[in-house]
Amino acid sequence: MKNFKMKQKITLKKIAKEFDVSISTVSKALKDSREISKDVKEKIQAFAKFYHYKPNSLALNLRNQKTKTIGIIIPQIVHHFFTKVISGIEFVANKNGYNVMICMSMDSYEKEVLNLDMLANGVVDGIIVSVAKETEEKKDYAHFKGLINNGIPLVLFDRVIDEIQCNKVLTNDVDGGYLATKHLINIGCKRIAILTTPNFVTVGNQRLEGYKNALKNCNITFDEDLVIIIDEEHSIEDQITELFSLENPPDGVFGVNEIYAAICMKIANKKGLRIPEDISILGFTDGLISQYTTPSLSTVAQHGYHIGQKSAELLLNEIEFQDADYQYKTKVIETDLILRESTKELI
Amino acid sequence: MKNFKMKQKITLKKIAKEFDVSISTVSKALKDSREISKDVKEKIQAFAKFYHYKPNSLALNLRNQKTKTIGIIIPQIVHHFFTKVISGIEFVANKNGYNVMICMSMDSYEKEVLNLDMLANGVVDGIIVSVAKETEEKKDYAHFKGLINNGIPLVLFDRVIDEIQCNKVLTNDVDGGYLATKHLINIGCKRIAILTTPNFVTVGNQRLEGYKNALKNCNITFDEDLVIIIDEEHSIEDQITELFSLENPPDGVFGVNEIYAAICMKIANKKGLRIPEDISILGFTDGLISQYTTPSLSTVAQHGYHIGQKSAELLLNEIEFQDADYQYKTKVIETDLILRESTKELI
DNA sequence: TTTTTTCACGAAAACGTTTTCGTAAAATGT
DNA sequence: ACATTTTACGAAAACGTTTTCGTGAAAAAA
Repeated sequence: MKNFKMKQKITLKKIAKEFDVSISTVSKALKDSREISKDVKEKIQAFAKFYHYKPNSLALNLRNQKTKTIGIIIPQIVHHFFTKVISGIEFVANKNGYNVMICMSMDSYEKEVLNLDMLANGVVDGIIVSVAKETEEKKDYAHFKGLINNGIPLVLFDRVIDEIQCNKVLTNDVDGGYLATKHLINIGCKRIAILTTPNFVTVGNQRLEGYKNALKNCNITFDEDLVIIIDEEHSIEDQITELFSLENPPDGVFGVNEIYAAICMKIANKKGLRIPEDISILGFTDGLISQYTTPSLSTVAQHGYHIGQKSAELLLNEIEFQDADYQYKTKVIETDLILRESTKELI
Repeated sequence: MKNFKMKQKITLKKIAKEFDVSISTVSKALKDSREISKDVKEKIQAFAKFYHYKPNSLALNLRNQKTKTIGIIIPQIVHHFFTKVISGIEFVANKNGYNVMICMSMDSYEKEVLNLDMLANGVVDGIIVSVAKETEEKKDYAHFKGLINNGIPLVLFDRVIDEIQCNKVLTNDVDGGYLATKHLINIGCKRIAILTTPNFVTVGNQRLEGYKNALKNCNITFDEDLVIIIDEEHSIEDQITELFSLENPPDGVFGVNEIYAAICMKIANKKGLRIPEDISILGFTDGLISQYTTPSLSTVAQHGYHIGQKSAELLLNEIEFQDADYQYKTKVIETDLILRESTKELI
């Protein structure tokens, strides 16, 4: 049963009444102001300590016009990469006395707008976002522009928008795609397929670009048949399976994310192909899956934690430097190749 | 460069000045109060709409003494189960006009206390937490008791504390452990090992209890050698590997989480054992890993999303029913067996 | 015409804090 | 003894909102 005789929150007013002084005196006493005499300070401080007085956050927020909180909007929380980013943000935020409020857009434009409006309305001092797929598709960025016009610090990460002027932190996806493809070439793959996202997803697009660059760089002709654009509305398995019914099937596959690569591996396994002897597979994002598949997946590490840290640093910087000639920065985080068992050894 | 000529936030006061009326009139006009004449209301509403007036959240929070926000404290966000729970909480919260503030305790007692204090200080209307390992180990629950004494609604989920009087949502871990073990027995396993956590982790402990119950129930003698208590400070691989050097090695393994099961599978694979012909492996928590291992992992599904939903429902109920004789509830969420490829077929 | 009711609005308190400014009284200086 | 400074505190504004209560004028009822 609920304890209905709970002790009421202690406030300055109550302490003031207790000692028959004014609220201002209490406030100053607790701040150890030397405007207040020693004995008054001492008894007020002792009393406050005894009753665990803590200034009410809501009142402070209103007074200071800031909340010491930063908002995050991510498409999905059920993604290893995003949880890593959040961890990085949290770490930096906490270190600087900030808290974190997380919202999910569920990749929906509408929810993104709603969340942004809510956060912008005084709830947080600044916002970090990775934009929803639907927003990328619609190309409607008015809500972000409004935010910036209102002077609310914004950092975009991973899925960023070129035309929005703000701080950005992004993965070098082109380079990552290049790195991955180049490695497959180096270990001797001749026909390299790519499993990628629809082209409005910027990160997938850029990894594809890196893939193309690597092919060109090595004088391998680009083959449209080897590019599978996954439509997540339908069975991913079926779409990937088509690769293997090609008359000239691939001997290397680059999946622009962990899931595609993992699914591809399961299919290859089922087809009786040996990995990596018959086919090498490389993923993107060093998530949990990659480590535990058999064979374990080679992948391009994206350093989500670092991206989170950097995003938070940029944001806090902007928040605390309310300077007229503040310069926006774009920080590019490089990727790294993590080689495991799903790719052949480099000879 | 930062736009220093940003439009200032529009407030009631500014609108009042614009039309030379009082703040109260504006407030009422915007609420469409019939105390205000039609034409005054219309022009004020039009003006407010044009300038996108939105009541300042901070002011509302202070006035209403509530924030329409619920706090979550989880040990780690980089866990599929917790992200599922969060998604479930978010869904219910949003549906009811609440927002969500997420904190991580990193399984540290100190961070948990810090986070709790922060959230309790007016920042949120209620709190949902899964307690940190370190807190479970220390058995120091004063911070939770303090919270309840202050009348702040609290819901514990998954890792709950018996002696704390509050709403609780938990997985039927004993039953889950029983289910898993019983299934291994049913498919013919004779020597079933369990990979579990140190005993202060309540959920691991309970899954172990279910394991023991199943053995007893089937008249299989409990063998201490088949219980591996994983110490995560050291190599998990090494500890699991010991199982296979037993003179009488297991033909079935139950891992109390996905990771242990997945690692066990990799080791068994490496030892040349066929899965599930030579050894069946069963995990706990239906995370991402289980689906993508080869063979895919049979597992006990924990329904994190549902746990999240239920937790949020209980919390919102308590928040909005500030009733003297409120009755705390404990909701037990049942588990389900998900059979994939890592366990033999039932004959 | 007088009384009562309705209308349309404003003043002020409340939420809890911080901070600027004002001012009696005490202490110091001349 | 008088002027000045310091001490130690209180009043009030500010943050932005909602809501209760009061009130003068107009409208309706008597």
